[in-house]
Amino acid sequence: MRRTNYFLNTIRETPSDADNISTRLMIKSGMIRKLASGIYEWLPLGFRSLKKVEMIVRQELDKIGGIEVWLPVIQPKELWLKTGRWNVYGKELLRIKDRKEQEYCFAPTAEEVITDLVRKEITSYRQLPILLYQFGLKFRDEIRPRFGVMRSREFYMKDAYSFHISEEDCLKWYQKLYDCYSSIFKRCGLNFKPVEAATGAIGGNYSHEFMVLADTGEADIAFCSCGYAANVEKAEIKQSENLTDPSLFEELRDVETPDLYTVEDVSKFLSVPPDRFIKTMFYVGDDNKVILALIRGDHQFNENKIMKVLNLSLLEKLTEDEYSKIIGGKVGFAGPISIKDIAQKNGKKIDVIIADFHLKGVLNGVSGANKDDKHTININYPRDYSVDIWADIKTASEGDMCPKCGEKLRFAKGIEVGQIFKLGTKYSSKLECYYLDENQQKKTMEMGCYGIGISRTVAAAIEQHNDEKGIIWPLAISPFHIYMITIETDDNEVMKKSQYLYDKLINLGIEVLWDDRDERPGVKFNDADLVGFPYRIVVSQKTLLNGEVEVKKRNEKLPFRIPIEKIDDIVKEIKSIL
RNA sequence: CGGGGCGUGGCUCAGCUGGCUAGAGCGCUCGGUUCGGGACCGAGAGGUCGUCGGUUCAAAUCCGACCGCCCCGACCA
Repeated sequence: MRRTNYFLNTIRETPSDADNISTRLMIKSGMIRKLASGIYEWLPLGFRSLKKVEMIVRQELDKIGGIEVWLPVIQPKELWLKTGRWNVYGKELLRIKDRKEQEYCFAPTAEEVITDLVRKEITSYRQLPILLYQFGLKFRDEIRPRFGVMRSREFYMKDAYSFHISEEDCLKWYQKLYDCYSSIFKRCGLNFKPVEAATGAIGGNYSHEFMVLADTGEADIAFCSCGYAANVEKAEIKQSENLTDPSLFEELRDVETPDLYTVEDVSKFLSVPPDRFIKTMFYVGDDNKVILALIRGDHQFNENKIMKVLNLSLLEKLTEDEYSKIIGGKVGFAGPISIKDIAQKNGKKIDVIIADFHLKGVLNGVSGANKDDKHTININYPRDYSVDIWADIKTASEGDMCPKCGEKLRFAKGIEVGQIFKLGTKYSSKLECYYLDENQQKKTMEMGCYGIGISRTVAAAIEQHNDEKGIIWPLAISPFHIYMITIETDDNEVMKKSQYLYDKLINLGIEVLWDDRDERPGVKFNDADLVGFPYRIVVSQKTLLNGEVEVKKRNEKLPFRIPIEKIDDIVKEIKSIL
């Protein structure tokens, strides 16, 4: 493509609202423009990259037997009511009405539609397993969109769903998808890591996220040299705390802490470090069970872990109102001592007290006194309070030990570009997605679902591959392979040679953007660096003196020259990488 | 949803204690000189100053409402 005939505007000034590297570069290099909050236009350069990622994903899925379909983005309320998600999904689900006042939603995902389709079309074990996938727009009305197309409201996604006669078969395919995803991101030229992911409300142990490693990522990953890697939302911790020595226990005492209830404030006020605090949190789980969770003051609750330990599908913070009623006082002063009795006295019930195992190592701890504006000091287990369940319920952080090998966990930031999930029968049972087995028995299908954020993958690649001048594309997903610059566009000979070279490359199947503009060389060089194609070729009077052209790789410092007829070597090199 | 900020040519922004024809840089068009790392000179095109209402002799400027955009927060007592 000749630049003079193409639609590409690079811009010098950075838009004021671009909040991360990839967004800045995508806007400056003319890949995307913002139309509204979390909604972007993809211009030719960006679109080419998007299509390349899409093609890689398609090829790899086809290899393992995936079959492509195309599903509606406007989906009827009815289906979402059946799975219960119309009410559960919240404001993220964009709801719309047609002229007849019928309600629909704009697809944030497609489990409902695909399961309904399979229910109607697939009825025999002979037709299973099947892996269906599609590419499509998704809309999730995020609270606060940010980071350009990495966390936009409208985005382009590949979603795949598999259906099976058994859990074993589903797991077999789960592994296939895992391997497939690894191939995909490898082909895209990304430095990534598959990590164990939290399964949240769906439960089960099988979900992995594929993380592109980048400091600007939103996700925190815990990993270990032994190979263990997990999202911190999920990461387990090796349990190691021993009980403290009772001979060191000091006398229990209440102290005044007027209007101070955060760990930070009380810690300062009493000059006791946060790691000697017992933080309390009330939750409500399934069947309105009241749960009191205890954790060390310097740690963070991990609700996923609590749900898993207690086998819950719901877990919410108790309302402040209920909290007050239970302890009969102000919010912020609850503590573990005799808390169940206090609740009972107030006509309430605490069903279970769950505590993080690190609390066993807290000597002479501090917590709320269950009295307004008072904290209790020198709290010790088991002398002063009881616990129903000890478990690992803290979010993994610096200093924690790997659950597999006991070494210290390390941490990194990542951008989640894909996730795979064993769903079980969550959707198939609610939507009555059954099949007949060889004994004429009606059975519920086992399902898996697998997503890749295509638009996010493009941004993640840039986030990971750039320098102060611009993007450094991995060849496989670069919009073009070569940025060709002609210096003296008013020199007929130079233009003729350039045209010759351009035609030759195009005929060999190489994608070339030819900068044939009447611009100063510096402008063209800077654009070449900014758009970041892997190869830059310069044709000029100087290079042609020896019948040569200049070649520079974007990821190398120095250019070199080759005879114009030797361009086939570059072509070969490109093809060998692709 | 709470707090803060912003809305002025395509982009980045100045002007805003009311006052003359609304500015700069970048980009764009035309002419000329330049030409291997974002040149220079000259001439242009392009704005109902987010929208609606109010105050005033006079509003981009003050007031109000609304709309839009951005940032922080909205689990961890």
